Amino acid sequence: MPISDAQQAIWDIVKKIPVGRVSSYGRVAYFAGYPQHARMVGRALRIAPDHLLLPWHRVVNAKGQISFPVGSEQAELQKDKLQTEGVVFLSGRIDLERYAWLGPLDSDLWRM
DNA sequence: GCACTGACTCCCA
DNA sequence: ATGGGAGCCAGTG
Repeated sequence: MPISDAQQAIWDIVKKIPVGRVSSYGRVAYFAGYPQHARMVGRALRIAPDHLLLPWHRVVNAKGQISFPVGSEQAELQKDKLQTEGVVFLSGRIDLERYAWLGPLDSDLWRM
């Protein structure tokens, strides 16, 4: 399996994350068919061409935190985008119990 | 080819 | 809650 296929698979999964929901690098890797390859997701997103219009901001780490240095321009941008979609941050973290996307088969129902 | 670096995770002290 | 260390592997120099 060429690496380009893995990147494509990852991008496809990310595109499926619904507005207002989030997923983690590890979960995206898992759904894309590459379990144990969270770092690969980070790389794939970093090199993703802009024209794909990926909702990259909906991917956070397993702790529900943004993986950019706090205060960095990128971290602020991601946080803004998420808050605009209604995602709430509590002391720098997202409540994954409430906002985590459960995968391609998730019914997209809002849990509360 | 070797060493180092991450948009990571898990596990354990 | 928090920090350190190991496993991970494609890029980069």
